[in-house]
Amino acid sequence: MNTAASSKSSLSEQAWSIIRTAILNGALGPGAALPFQMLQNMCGMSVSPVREALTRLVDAGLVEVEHNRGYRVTLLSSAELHDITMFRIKVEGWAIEKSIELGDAEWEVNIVSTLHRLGLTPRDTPGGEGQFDLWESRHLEFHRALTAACNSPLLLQTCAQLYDKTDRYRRLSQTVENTPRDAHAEHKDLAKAVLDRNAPEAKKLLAGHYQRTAGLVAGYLANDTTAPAA
Amino acid sequence: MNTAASSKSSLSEQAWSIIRTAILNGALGPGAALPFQMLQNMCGMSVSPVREALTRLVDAGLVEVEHNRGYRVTLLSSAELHDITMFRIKVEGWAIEKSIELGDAEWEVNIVSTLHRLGLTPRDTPGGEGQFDLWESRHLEFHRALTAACNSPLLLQTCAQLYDKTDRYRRLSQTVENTPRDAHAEHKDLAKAVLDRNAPEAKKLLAGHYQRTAGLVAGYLANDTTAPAA
DNA sequence: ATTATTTTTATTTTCGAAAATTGTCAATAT
DNA sequence: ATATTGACAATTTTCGAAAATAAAAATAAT
Repeated sequence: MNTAASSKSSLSEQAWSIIRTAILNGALGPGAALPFQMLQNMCGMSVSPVREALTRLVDAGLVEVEHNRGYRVTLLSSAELHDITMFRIKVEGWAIEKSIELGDAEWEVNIVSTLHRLGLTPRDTPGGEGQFDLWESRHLEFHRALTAACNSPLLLQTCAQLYDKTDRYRRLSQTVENTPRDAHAEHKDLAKAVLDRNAPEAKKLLAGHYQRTAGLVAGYLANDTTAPAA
Repeated sequence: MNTAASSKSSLSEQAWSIIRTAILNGALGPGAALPFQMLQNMCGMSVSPVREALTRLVDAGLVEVEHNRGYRVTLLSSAELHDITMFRIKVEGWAIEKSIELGDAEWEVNIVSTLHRLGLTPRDTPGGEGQFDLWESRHLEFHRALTAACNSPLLLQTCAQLYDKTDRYRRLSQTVENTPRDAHAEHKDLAKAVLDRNAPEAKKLLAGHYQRTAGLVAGYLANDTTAPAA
């Protein structure tokens, strides 16, 4: 028998989740070194599953490795943010376009309901810690709903990866945002354009939505890279 | 990338290269089981580096894993081929468009030279074994040259991944092709459109180029999945 | 004879330690 | 004082075996 709590996933899966979460919520900041001893303590397991988790995080772009010289959390840069944003506008735009073309009634319903649920979830203020995580997951659900009908595993997978890659930047934007723009209004407009099956308008709104966020954060990111932490 | 095992790389890098090559050239066919004992013999090393290599191949989509039930080579399907082709036309088309916008003289020179070198390399007939690998690497160089000036690491990385994912289908097309179309003429036309800075024409030719190949191979792939081999 | 249950075998996953590599720091030489 | 060398320490990478899990075979039961 196993120690309860965990479902039935492998240790490397757990390690992946633990380390990834720590990177995304900033406990392991950009540039932070990731020595094995520390990660093994953190995950409560041996070196093998930790290594496997790191390998996957490298593929996802959250971690970098230099052979025989260890792993470290990937830096953030305004250059990368711009690159990702540009690509994301295109890819997610394609996915939404195809979804508009192929989506059925159930797809529409799911957009409406995920949007509504997102609207009920404040992005910050109360609860402190886990609040943003909750908003994040509902935000993700909404964006997934928009593209869900595109009928392309590859497009969906790429969107998911890009969403992951922008997570840390999105959290920065929350911290930074001095001009409290009405993000939910943007989401509502976007959903409306999609439900109206107006692809060009939807793509335009999506682009604006992302570029606005990117612009805000880019200013905070100074030139190219953030300073290491921890 | 590296076909042969290079001098000072890690064992897991070698394992990755060995297994990946075996999958691409068909020694490990679609659906083939990948037990560790076999892979360890094949690579001449212990379990750890093999595991790491497999993890990376799973991320690349060449291998699939079922927890506690082993790894196997991903199947080919006409559905996946169509999905990849659609996405590739969009992504690579966009990369070419941006390259046309930003490319300088050196970029042009590189297109001309890689095209010429590709033209000198027969795709099959002589030499047998390694011949197609040589053509493959030059073909890759040519396509890389077209998109090289797009100034987006993410786009280039995605193009590279998609090229990798289509490798096995491309080899099938070589085997299958009963109508010996003039592939090199298509490459020349594409290069001309790019050098003329005619983005719409280039994208049109690219789309036709890929769709033709996909159509040919899709017919051979029957319905959805190929039978396992070896 | 067929289904269920236990035992055996084969494979994957994880561990803990050995081997290999890199980084540190003092001692010596220039 | 600066640079070079060599031992030592810290860390990564790899190994080989133990633990855990799934598949197969054999035995028992209906």
